[in-house]
Amino acid sequence: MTETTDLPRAAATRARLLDAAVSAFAERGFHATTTRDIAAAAGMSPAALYVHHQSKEELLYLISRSGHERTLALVRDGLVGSEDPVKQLVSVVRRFAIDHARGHTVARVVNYELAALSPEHFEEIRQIRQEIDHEVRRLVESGMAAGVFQVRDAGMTTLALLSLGIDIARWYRDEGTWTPEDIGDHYAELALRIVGVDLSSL
Amino acid sequence: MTETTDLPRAAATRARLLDAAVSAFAERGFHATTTRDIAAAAGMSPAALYVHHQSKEELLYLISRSGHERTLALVRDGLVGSEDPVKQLVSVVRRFAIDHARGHTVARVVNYELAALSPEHFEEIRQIRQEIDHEVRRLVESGMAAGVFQVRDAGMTTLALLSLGIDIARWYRDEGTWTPEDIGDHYAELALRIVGVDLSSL
DNA sequence: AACTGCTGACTAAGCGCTTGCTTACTTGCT
DNA sequence: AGCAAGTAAGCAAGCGCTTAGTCAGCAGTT
Repeated sequence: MTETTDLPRAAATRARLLDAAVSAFAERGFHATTTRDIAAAAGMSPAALYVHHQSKEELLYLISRSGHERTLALVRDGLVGSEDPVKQLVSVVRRFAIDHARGHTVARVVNYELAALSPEHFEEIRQIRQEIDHEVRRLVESGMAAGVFQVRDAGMTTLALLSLGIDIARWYRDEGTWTPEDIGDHYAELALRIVGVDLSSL
Repeated sequence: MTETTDLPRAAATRARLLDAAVSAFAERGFHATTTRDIAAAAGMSPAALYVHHQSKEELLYLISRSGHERTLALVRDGLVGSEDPVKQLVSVVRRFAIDHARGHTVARVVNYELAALSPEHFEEIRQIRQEIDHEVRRLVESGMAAGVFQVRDAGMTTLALLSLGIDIARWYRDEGTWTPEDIGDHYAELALRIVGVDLSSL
């Protein structure tokens, strides 16, 4: 029995198909991408896609799930390094921005193709998004409670912080002058301004 | 000859088709929308669409063009009320945010379906977007020159301001608790923080 | 070392359906 | 009577996905 161990060859092919799907979905969108496009980009016949995946939508779901789980983990990683809300905010926003710039292809699929998921898959993804929102909201509220963030509305501020980060996936181009790290640093400063931290005190 | 005067009936039908297209494109995306969807939503047969428009893509182009022109005009209107960069920024961001919230359906099509335009149409739209960017950039630079905006990078700040406004189209829901005006006020304040205006001085 | 039977990876061909759009025609207002 | 507005029917192309099969590699027998 070789069921349990993922055979290297099959795993590699699955990964190639997923990579091809990410590129195609990011560039043209889910509905404008054909299964023939994906298979051709992976160097295979259209039928091969169905050897490794149940449907075109399953590809989107797998991409979307791993992308969202990655972002959630990245946000949580940014929180554990310190107890100081200011440092946490800088760390979270910086990571979030860098990841959305460097991985803008995946991030585009993750954030702009949600409507193409099946209702069941969408619901699962929606919950991960909610957890991400929740982590950032808690951070904002802890900074407010500690008196270091001067914020009028925690919900609106949380939304604005996430919104800025997500929208990087829309506008970022590899040919641009800013590196993902430049953007991360800049956005961390913007975040501090947004939450009303006095920058001269740093 | 009745060529010059747009006959009321035809004009009304054209508008109904455009409205139906906006709703459908915003909800499902351009490629997931069929001409039958649009025609049915406008209460007509599929063929009627082609009495009034050349193609499905033409509908997207007309929506995109008028939407972009509207946004450009709105930004320019926000600039003429005052010579003070602070007041101009508040006015521009407030209008921009309110319009993207209230008109989130159009704004979604305008900002997220650009890839579905023909190359020629895309180029035309891209130029309008560039003009919008340019107006905001000039505003940021004028505030820097006047010494009232404390900004490290004019380009990044311009991008962040526009980014926040555009992303409203993605997350705004009619069922939410905030009105477009609430969002406009909040975003105007966020904009002032982003450009480093001391809020206690207002 | 040769043979046999089996399995997982992959494909050629194509099915049933939907798509954007057209054609030939009818309707109803002026 | 004439013409713009609108439709029923359908065409060619392309879609997601399936079917039936090929083929390389490998374990077990001889």
